[in-house]
Amino acid sequence: MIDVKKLCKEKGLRMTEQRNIIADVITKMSITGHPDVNEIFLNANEKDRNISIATVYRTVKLFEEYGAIEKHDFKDGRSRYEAIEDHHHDHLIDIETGEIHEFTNEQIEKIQSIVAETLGYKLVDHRLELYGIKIKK
Amino acid sequence: MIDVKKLCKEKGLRMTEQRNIIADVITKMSITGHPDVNEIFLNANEKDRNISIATVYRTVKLFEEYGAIEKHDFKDGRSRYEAIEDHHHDHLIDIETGEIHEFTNEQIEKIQSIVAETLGYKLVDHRLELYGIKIKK
DNA sequence: TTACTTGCAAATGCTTTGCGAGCCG
DNA sequence: CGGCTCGCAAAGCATTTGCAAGTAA
Repeated sequence: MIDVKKLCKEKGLRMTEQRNIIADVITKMSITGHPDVNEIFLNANEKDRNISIATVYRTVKLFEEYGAIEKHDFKDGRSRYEAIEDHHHDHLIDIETGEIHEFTNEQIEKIQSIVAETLGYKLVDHRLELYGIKIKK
Repeated sequence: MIDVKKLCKEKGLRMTEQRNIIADVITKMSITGHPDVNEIFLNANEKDRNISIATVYRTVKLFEEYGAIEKHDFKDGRSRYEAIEDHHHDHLIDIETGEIHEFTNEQIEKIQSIVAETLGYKLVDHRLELYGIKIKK
């Protein structure tokens, strides 16, 4: 997992006090989860009472454009974000608890490209989400 | 592809004039595409000037609960619907034109279940969307 | 009859934006 | 200094809902 603040700086994004705080908050929250804008706002606002939710919205959009974070729209209505990781992965969402697990499957990735090509397309993006319930043993 | 009106009747849903019209509109539009609520509303409203968009929203939700139509949230912001088909399929979306293609891939389906099980989950739903651009020959 | 439906308009919830003030380089 | 940012409140959008009147079975 990358350091959002560091990457943005390297890419030349003007870093303000608010952006630094928001970047750090996302980097830290990404270790354990996929925070939505409000969760990011709550954490950032705790460190700087003046940060507004409008700034959080503007900032995550910017970070995403700079390739520092990734946006996900799972089936719960709001957008969730996470710091970019070095390896691509997909998600499995626990529909009972909202827990999100990450996984990678080379085989699926490969087949996706083939399917796209078969349809006459070059694959540029994809979305794969599994929704499940925990198996009790 | 099923007949939405017929299926809803069979399942005992009280069919009003508005629901009949909306069901027929969706059945017909599903042949060629994946209409959003507004497109459904426009078509239905043409047949009965009194149908309101609120009714369309309430009705598609109902049809979905009755398993007569399926809801999709692609990356364009609004929800799209289509009449249930007998075989499950996923979608490839042309990011330049918005065109939507359907495809089925048994292998991916199979791997998905295995991935879920490996993580300790029973797969109950999934979302697989490919986004691509047409390959010019 | 009578519980279920509808149209309308108002209310949501999440996200975006105009504006004047403030800050970074 | 001068353009980029910010906080605030207002605006947007898709979708939902309260209510009184209308309707299917």
